[in-house]
Amino acid sequence: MKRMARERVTKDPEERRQELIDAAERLFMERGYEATAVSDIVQEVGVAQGTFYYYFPSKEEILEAIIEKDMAALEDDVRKITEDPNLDPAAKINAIVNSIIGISSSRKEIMDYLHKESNAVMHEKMERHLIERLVPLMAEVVSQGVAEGRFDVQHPTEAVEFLLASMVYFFHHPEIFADPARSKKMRSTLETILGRALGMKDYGFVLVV
Amino acid sequence: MKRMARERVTKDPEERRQELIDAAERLFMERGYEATAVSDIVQEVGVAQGTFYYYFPSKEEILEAIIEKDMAALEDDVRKITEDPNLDPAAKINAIVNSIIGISSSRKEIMDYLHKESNAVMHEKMERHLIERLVPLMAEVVSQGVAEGRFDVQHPTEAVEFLLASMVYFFHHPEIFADPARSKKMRSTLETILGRALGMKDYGFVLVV
Amino acid sequence: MKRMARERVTKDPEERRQELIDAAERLFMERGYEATAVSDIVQEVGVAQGTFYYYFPSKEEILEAIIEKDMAALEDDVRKITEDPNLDPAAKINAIVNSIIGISSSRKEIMDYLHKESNAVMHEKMERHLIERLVPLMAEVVSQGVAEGRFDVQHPTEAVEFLLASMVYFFHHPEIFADPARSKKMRSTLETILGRALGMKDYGFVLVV
Amino acid sequence: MKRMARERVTKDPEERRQELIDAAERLFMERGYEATAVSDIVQEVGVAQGTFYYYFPSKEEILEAIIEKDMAALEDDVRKITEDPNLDPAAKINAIVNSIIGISSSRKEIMDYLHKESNAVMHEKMERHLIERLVPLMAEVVSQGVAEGRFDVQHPTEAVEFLLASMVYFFHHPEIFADPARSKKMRSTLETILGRALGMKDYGFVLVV
DNA sequence: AATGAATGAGATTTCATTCAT
DNA sequence: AATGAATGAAATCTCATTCAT
Repeated sequence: MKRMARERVTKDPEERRQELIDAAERLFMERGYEATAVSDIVQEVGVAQGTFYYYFPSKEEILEAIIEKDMAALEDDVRKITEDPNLDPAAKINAIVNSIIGISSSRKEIMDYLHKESNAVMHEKMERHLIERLVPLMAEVVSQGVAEGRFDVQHPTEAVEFLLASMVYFFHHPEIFADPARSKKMRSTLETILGRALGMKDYGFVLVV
Repeated sequence: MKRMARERVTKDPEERRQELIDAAERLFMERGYEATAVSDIVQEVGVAQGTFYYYFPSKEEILEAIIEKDMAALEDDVRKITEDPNLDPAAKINAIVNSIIGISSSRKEIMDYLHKESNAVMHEKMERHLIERLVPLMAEVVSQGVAEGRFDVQHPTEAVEFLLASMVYFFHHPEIFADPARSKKMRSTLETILGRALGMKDYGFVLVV
Repeated sequence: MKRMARERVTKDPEERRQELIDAAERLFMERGYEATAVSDIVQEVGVAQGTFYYYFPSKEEILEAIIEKDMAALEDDVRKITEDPNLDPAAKINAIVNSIIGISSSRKEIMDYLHKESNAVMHEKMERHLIERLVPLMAEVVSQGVAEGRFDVQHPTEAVEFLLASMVYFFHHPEIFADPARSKKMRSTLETILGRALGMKDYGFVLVV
Repeated sequence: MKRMARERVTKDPEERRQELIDAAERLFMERGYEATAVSDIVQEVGVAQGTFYYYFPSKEEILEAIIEKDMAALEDDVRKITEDPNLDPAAKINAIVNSIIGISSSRKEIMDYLHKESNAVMHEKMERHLIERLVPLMAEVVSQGVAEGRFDVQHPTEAVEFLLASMVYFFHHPEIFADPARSKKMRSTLETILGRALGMKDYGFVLVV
């Protein structure tokens, strides 16, 4: 009956949408997907509950949007690398792996400051998307490498899938980056395994963790 | 203040506890952890709601119990293998990997009949426990292999961690086993990667998927 | 995930809040705090369970709100009396005591129609709040009376505290007012004790029970 | 089916009963009546859940038993005082008040070490019983005092009721005794009020707080 | 006299979602 | 484009009490 809207701020829809996505991403990472309520998100942005549903049909949908955004950015980076004519297949794989690890380690700061207890739902979704989108791209690079005699791999798609699975492990365990000694061993091990798995004689991968 | 009981069946506590764990495990796999209510579990077993809480202080605690049980069984298998004097390190690793894959594929049947959308929370918990418990055991075997000149690995613990991470992938994706062609390629790829990652000249791993 | 609403009535939040407080207060008095379920309250008001929690974070919080409301009203009455320039200290104390007794006796009707067994939790909370808020006000009046030579009291705060403690007794025992003979004796006794306790030569208190 | 009783210890019923009462009293005071579960009590004593119900028909009943025990002891003390031929009425009242305050202050130690948040239900019950049992005894003493010209009171029963109500206040607020300064003022105030309320010319009460 | 597994009603609370304005 | 009060299903958990042994 009384309907006093508290100073209604209208914004460019795309901007509002981004605000919501950004707030949600931050909260999901800090507290986890399940532990974050829609009401937390709107409060953060300073809009009404209904506004959320004006932009997203459901809470799950904004998670998809977040992941879509992140994965699109990653895929973009990766695609640029695969299409770079100045890089040979090995250098491409090297660069791609560095990109992926980069995301993971950047996650660390925000991730472990609260609830390291994790975020199973978000992780799972990210993993799925990441693998779905990157496997074809990387498999193509590996195939090139095989054709050029640089790699020795029978099933590029499956090989890449395994390697990515290992890498996803970093996503789940950003705490690894907190311990420099451990971090260093992991990097060196990954460099070796990568080279060996791709069947290179001289595995000169250089990772930047 | 209470009404009247409806044919009260008393059992050996250990048996009751098992019934509850078994029912919960089945339901968690079919519908997922979140989607399963405690009321579903007790209905399945045919006891009162309170009985559940007589045995477990919370829903999360029964999940821990399930995982504990499964992981203890797996660790047991693995330990038997590691202690088998008739097996050389390579054979041990081979057998262990087969054990792990075995669990995963057995999971398939029950897992994908509903909600392939899965069970992030349970997976995450399993992965963590599995890696925590198996890494030391396997690292020991790898170290032996290195000492015997069979393997060539700098950081056994980290190498094993990566390999297990790949394997965990099977846990998360039991649907892989549904497609025989894919299944075969995966197996063959894993055999190769495993051998190469451990630095064997002759990687003669034989996996049974 | 939700079903469908059944004629949604929107009201001014302040009004809704009051409806809830009023219903809760009535029920708490009739059945007691513990014996009243949140579901009883919302049913009474005709809103959904969730609506309650939209206004109050917990059942305990609405009890606080009720007491806060009642005590604020009482304090208000008392403050008006203490600030009345036409009354001398004795008249002020007299009026205040009448106010307090007034609340108690009004409580009788609603209180004893069910469960005279009472409402310990609510009583305790009320007592605490009542004493906390009224002691300073009344002590001030007593101090004035002492200064004016009207009262003879060494420790006004403590004296007032004891007198209020006696009065609180009425809160706990509204059944006293049911028996006129008893009621009369109590009144007359209180009038005497009050005058004597404050050290008045001529204790002319007149209470209206 | 399996029924392994864990070393069944049989005791004299009266002793068992006392153990239960003592454990319950301690727990009720430490945590409050509501916050103490029957399972806490039996655990404390080291008997089975069912044993509790062998001795007491309900949780409320053991509370009654506790209060009964405490009040009987108090009544006993008080009765001894009232029947003491060496004491005059004023000395009797003085001694009785000291008894009551003694219980309250002894309560302090156990009471405020945890949850000062109090114990409304228990307090209420105690208050009721205490007043019911002591009013007649004390009213008799006051009447004697009046007959002997020592006191000047119109309605002994009601006067005593008021005084007891004040005293009960100590039961509810054992924290008073924690602050010596406050404690002293309260005592002195009570001594004065007591004398005045009973209409003594020379109110020489001496309380021991 | 004692056990302890089993009961089950019921209470509080959460929160994604809706919808009238 | 935005609001925010209202929804209500459902979930977890508590605990006094019972009863077969």
